[in-house]
Order: sequence, then C-alpha cells, then structure tokens
Amino acid sequence: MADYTPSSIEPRWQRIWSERRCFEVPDLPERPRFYCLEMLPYPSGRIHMGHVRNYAIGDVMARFKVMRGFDVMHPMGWDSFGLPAENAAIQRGMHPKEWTESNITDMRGQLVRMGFAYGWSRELATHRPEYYRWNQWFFIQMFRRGLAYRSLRRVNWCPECATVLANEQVEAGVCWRCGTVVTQKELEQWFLRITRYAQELLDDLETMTGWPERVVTMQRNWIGRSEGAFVDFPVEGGAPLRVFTTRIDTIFGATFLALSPDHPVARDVMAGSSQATDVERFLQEHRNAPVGEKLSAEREKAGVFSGRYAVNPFTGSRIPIWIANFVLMEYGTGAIMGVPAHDDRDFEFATLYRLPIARVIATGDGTDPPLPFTTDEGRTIESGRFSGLPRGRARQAMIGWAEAHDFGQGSVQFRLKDWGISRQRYWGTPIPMIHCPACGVVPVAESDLPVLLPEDVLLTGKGGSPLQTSPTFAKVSCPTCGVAARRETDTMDTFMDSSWYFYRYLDPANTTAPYRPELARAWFPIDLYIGGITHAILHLMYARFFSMVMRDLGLGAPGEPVARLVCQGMVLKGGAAMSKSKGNVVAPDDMIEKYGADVTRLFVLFAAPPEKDLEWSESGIDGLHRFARRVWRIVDAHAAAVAGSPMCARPSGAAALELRRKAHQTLTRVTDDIDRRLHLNTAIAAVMELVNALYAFAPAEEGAEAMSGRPDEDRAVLGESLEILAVCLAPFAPHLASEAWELLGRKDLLATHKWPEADPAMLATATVTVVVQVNGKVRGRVEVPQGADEGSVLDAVRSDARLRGTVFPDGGGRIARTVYVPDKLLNVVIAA
RNA sequence: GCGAAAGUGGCGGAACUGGCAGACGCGCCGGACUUAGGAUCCGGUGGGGCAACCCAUGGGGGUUCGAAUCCCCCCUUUCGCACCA
Repeated sequence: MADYTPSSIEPRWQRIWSERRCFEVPDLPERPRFYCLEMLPYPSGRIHMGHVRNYAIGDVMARFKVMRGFDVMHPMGWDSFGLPAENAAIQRGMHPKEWTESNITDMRGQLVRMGFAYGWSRELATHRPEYYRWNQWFFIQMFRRGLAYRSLRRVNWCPECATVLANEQVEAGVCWRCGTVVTQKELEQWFLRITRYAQELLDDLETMTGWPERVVTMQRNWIGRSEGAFVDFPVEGGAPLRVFTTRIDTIFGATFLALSPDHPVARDVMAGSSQATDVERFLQEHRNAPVGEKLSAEREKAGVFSGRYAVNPFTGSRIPIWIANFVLMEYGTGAIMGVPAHDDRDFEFATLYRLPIARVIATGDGTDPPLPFTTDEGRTIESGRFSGLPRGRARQAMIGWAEAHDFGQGSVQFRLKDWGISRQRYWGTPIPMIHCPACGVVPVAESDLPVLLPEDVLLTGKGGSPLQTSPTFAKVSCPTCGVAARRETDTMDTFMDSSWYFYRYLDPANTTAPYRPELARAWFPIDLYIGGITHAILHLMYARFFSMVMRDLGLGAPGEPVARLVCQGMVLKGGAAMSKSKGNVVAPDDMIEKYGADVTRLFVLFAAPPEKDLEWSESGIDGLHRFARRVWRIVDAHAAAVAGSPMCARPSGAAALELRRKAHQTLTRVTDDIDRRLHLNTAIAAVMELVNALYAFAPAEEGAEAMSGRPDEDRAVLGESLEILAVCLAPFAPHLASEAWELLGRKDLLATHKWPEADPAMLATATVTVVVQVNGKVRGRVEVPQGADEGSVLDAVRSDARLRGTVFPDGGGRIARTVYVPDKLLNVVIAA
C-alpha cells in the first residue's frame, strides 16, 4: 500500500491541467457562462493565508461550475502599482518595476502550487503600459464629458520631507518617516465627478439582493443622502450667507449662525470688527491643529464671535455670526444655522458660550421633553404663520415660502464627495494631461497614448512629484497649438487600476480598445465576486461608478458589474489578524511543504464558513490531514478490486443499499451546499460522512482480498461510491481527487468530467422516522412507511408498548388535538 | 453617539422554510493491533440523576401545539461610520 504523498501527486496534476488548458475559456462563451472573480492581489512578495482562503473559496466555485458544464471565466492578475514598490525602491535601491515583476513571478508560482484553476492566458498586471494606457484613455473620456476636473484640495503635508503624505502615512498626526507634525496644504488636484452618479449608486442598492446586507448598508451610509434646503441669511454690511439645513422647520429657533473656520469668508466676515484679533488667533490655532484631531467627534467644541450679525429671514431678528470648529467645510455650504433647542451640537455650543435657546417644537400634550429635543415628533410652536404644523408639513411650507421669496430652495445633499485621484507619487499611471500656457489644460492626443512612466527619475521620498525629477518627461509641446508646454507630473490613485480590471480580463491583448463591448455583454455581470470586507466601500463604490461611466460610453457594461458578492472573513491567529509586526504569520508555502496544497485548502474551507473569521489552528489542520490520508487509503485499498465492476442500481444487500444511498445523498448535499448555499464547510463535512460510511462498509485494512470474497454488487456499489467520493472532493482537494479518479481506472480528466446527477431513487427511503411529541416534548420515535398518514402513525404509537402509556395516559380520552407534519413529527397535545 | 452583524458543548462549528439541539472535525476517555505509538482502526463524549426522567442555544419576557430560529427589553463582542447640520 503506497503512502499519501502530496509532494509527488500535486505538481503532476498541476502540470496536466496547464498542458491541457483545462481552465482556459474562449473569448465568447459557447456554453452557459459563469464569471467567477476574486479580488486581485497586490504583489507584495508572498501570498498569505488571507489570499489562500479568498482564492480557495473562488476555486471551489470555479471548478464546480466547470464540472457542471459552464464556460467559466476565472482569471487572475496583479494590482501592481502602489506605494510599497516605491518604498522598496527607496530602501533597497531597486527599481519598482524590477521589484514588482520579481514578486509577481514568485507569487504566481505560489498560486500554481495551491492548485488554483485560473485561466492564466488572461493574466494582467496593472503596472504594464498595455494596461495603464486604458486608465489614461478612460481619464480622457471622462475629461471630455466633464467627469474629470481640477480643483484645490487640502492634502497632508510633511514640512520636513517637503512631500505629500497619503492618509496611511500619517500616524497619530506625525509623518511616518521623520516624525514631524503633519500640516495641511492646498494643491490643485484632479477629481472624478462620482457625485454625478450619487443618486443612481444609491438607488441601485435597493435591487442588489446578491450583496451582503452590511455592505449595502455601509455604501448607503457612505453616499449619505439627505433632503433639506439652502437658506440665505442677509448679513449686516456684507454679502448674504448661505446655510444648508435638513431641519428648516426649526428655523424660528435659530439663535446664531456658525461658519467653518475653513469657510472662504470666515476672515472677511470679521474684517474691521472689534473681534478681528480674536478671530485671527482662532483661525491660526485651527490651522495648526494636527490633522487627526481635527475630524474627531470627541474634540471639544470651540468657537469665536465674529463681531458681525445676520438676519433670520423668517423672523427678521438679528443673530450673531460665530466661527465654530465643529462646522465642516466639506459638507453642505460650510455654514449652519444654530438651533440649540433642537440639535445636540448646537445645544452644547450655545451652553458653552451662553447663547440664547428658543424652543420651537412641542409635543402639544403639556409634557414637553427637556431640551435639546431632537427627535422627529411634535409640531411647530412660536413659528409665526407656520405654527402648529407637524414637522413634515412645516418643512414643505417653509421651503415653499423661502423659494417664493427668493432666499432659499429645497435641496438634496450627499455625503459622498468627488474622488480625488491625483497622487504625487512615482509608481502609478501618469495622468495624460498637458498644461499649455496658451490653451490651458489639454489632454494628450489619444494616438500618443500611453504616456509612459519615465525611467530616469530620482526616488528619495522627499520633495514633490517624482516625475518632476525626470529631465525629459515634463517637457512637451502643446498638442493643440504646438508651443512649449508642461506635462502633468502627478499619477493616478491606484484605485483607478482596480476599478475596471475585470473587464480587461475579457480581452487582455486588445491594443485598439480596452476590450470589445460584445464580450462585456456576453460575460457580465460577474456571477460571483469574492474578496475582503475591507473593500466594502471604496473599491466596490469606484468599481460601480466606473461601470456606469463605461455603460454611458457605449462599452457594453451593465450599470452594476457584480451580481453576487461574498466577503470572506479574516484569517486570525491568537485572535489577531496575521501580520509581520505581530509575528503570527503562517506561510502558505510552509503548509504546502508540510501537508500539501489539498490539505491546506481543505482546512481553510472546513474550519469556518466563508463569511466568518477563521482562527488558525495547528491541530485543526492535522484533522484534515488525517481525512486526506483516509481518503487515500480507502481508494488505494479497493481500487484494484472494484475496477471494471458494472453499475448496480438496486443492490439486494442491505449494507450495499445503505452505502449507495449515502453516496447519492452526499452528492446531493455537496451539490446544494456549493451551488445554492455556498456553505463549503458543511459540504466537506458531508464528504467526511461518506468516507466514514465507506470504512464501515469496506475497511481499508482488509484490502482487496476481503472484497474479492464479497458479492459482485458489493464491489459495484463500492466502486460507484468511491467515484462519487472523488467527484465530491474534486472542487476542494483537486489533486487528491484526480489521483483517486485515475486509480479507479478512469481515463478522462476529473477536472473537466461532468458532475453527475444523483439517482432520485436513492434519495427517498422506504420508511421514515417520525418524532412523537407530547405537548411539544420528545417522547419517542416510530418507523412508518414514507408518506404515511396521521392515522397510521397513531396506530404505530399504540402498538409501541413504551409510547402507548406516555401518549395515551387514559386510553386517549384527554387528547385535545394533534399536530402532524408528514414524515417528520407528530405532536399530541393533552389537556391539563 | 449612530448603524450593522454575531452570541450554541472544553474548542471550531452544524441545525436550509418555526418541527429530533450539538452533524462534521479538534480535544479528551476507553478498547483493539502492537516491542512501542505522537501511526491506524473501533467505541464513548452537553450537564444532572446514572433508571423512567429532568435541565440546557448570553439574560429576562412574549407569540406558538412546538422557538437556537419570530417579536420586545437588557447584556456582551466584533466591524463600519464618526460633529454630515
């Protein structure tokens, strides 16, 4: 008997799958299609257990659908632009491209060794010009449609390194590299107008039933739609101030206005007033506050009186204008009306600075709750002609009044902001724009794409955009008028790269278009997309946005690219995410060496359902190793004895019939668990049960000799059951399953073998066990023919000596009623 | 603070539509085979009485013939957002 040696089995099958191109699909599907996608990795150097889990889940689905006869698009690629490559370059003097390409080679090898069924001919890497030229092309299309524009934006700035910092590079308010306190600076940046699609992005969420509820909720909150109104407050001796409010029904209680310290008129409002020096000091302090602190809700409220007054357009009363640190410039208009009686924040602020508090909402039952009263109940009071209205009616009436008198209008605001894509980084897609002194900002001619990332740059981690250090890159002549002009030296946010890559897989070699639209029409939407919950908001929002834009560009994209989304949980060790800094990393390569790829796959799939976090456990993986060896031994022991046995659909022996039932029931369970429920852990549990049943029927230790003395039908059923075992295992442990298939004498490839249908006759049993309850408590069980009616079950209960006394205490006189669920349960209710 | 998800044996988890709680695996206990076992196989394993029975799915209430599952309140944990006017 040979040992189970994954180190010799696995590479052989990997070679066969690759040589026979088992997982390559035609550009246009010829059979029913299934697009199975996993989030592409950043090529950091090594795959980790999180990747293994993510890709193992996708691989089960892809392999299963291949066997079910689908044309399965199951591609893999590399999200290969990004900061780590640049840092590696700075630290080790290696070019980012060299570092990235070498990592890709290593990681591809690791994925192959895991036995994942990718169509590698479609592999892409986003740092390659043949890919990123289409980022540039999309950018230009968006620019032409007004979807890309320039604007000032505050960025994190390290004065020591003289460089822009990404949010991740700001640690507790200081520069990650040199520890200097990070300040803010305004720079001209490129933006994509995702807000144009805000309403559609929100509306579609209602229909996205294939997405996890929590992701839908997160996206809805992120879009953050609120209905309200703009109101202009006249300012004494100045231009009116516009505020946004969702609570215009409380406007009669507005006792102050508050401006964000970042509001463009904050400085002007107080010019010449007696408060000028106080305001100046306040603004100065605000500007110097560390970035992290500035946005925190726990921050103490603070403000300063501007010295000016505005007029409430509804009441005509004079109210002070304050500048307050809790007012955000980024939302609404950067100015608010303060209604302390009906807003927690305004209340806190008014209390702090002793501003008046005026109740204008009452419940009308004489038991008005204490202020601030912020719920949506009640009616207006002290609100002039609008008094006595329910909140909703008051809002309508007041907006109408403001519109009629031309000092306000109803409006919808979104929390979602336009997407700033400029990065002052090297390792990204160059933004294909040219700054011409005569024509302004113009796009590079499409025939000149791609704008190649220059090689002759200095990477120091200091200073502005690295592309500026190239002696040749920025010098260009204007594509419109020909005069000397300057090339844009910023690069794109790498989220651009990952927003549409799943379309490029369809047509990765296309040199004249990002892809052929008819291919998108044939393959989209993606049937199953699997990835980490960390991308629930940004990546998936951008991907949806891009898909809408691509649809509107006539590229055959559906508005929503992903039909079903699965977010797998994290892989933990010792209760914490595996990370280098914690030193709790388990390397997939070590696991392959120790247990093999199949066992590693089985473990990550068995230990927890896909959506839950998975706690790594060494003894847990031992259990799966044992299981794999059990499978191996039972196949190895009986393969010779069962080879060539004809099928036996209706064995006469009880044990053989029982085994055949078990095999076909397992097939049904596994099929349903994978296809409908995506409960991969219970699918594996079902296969384990089948293996246990096989051992009970024909222990491996007795081997071929014992089987040779058994009836033909035993050998036939054993052979069939072993084949079903191989089939059921094929998506999870494909190498072991393929090897078993071959041992059993099958000449075709299991990976592309047709997934069988269970024999319906084996799914039903002649008799069923019906649970007998008294008043809902289990009192026993009876065996009855399947489909038996209530009377027969009661007869069975009466003929059971033990049950009779419990169920019919005085011959049945006190039975109030019975509840019968056919083939399942009989509940006898006995009156007290 | 707001929002979402989850809470089941010693552990990971199962129980699909309200119908036998604890599938499957780990661990543990016992047995077989053995010079030996950290290999393998077989059996046992929620708790209490050790028998018929009783108790048990974070806690408390409710709906129901029947609740891990549905409803209400509370507790705990995790995640997301965090002054969004």
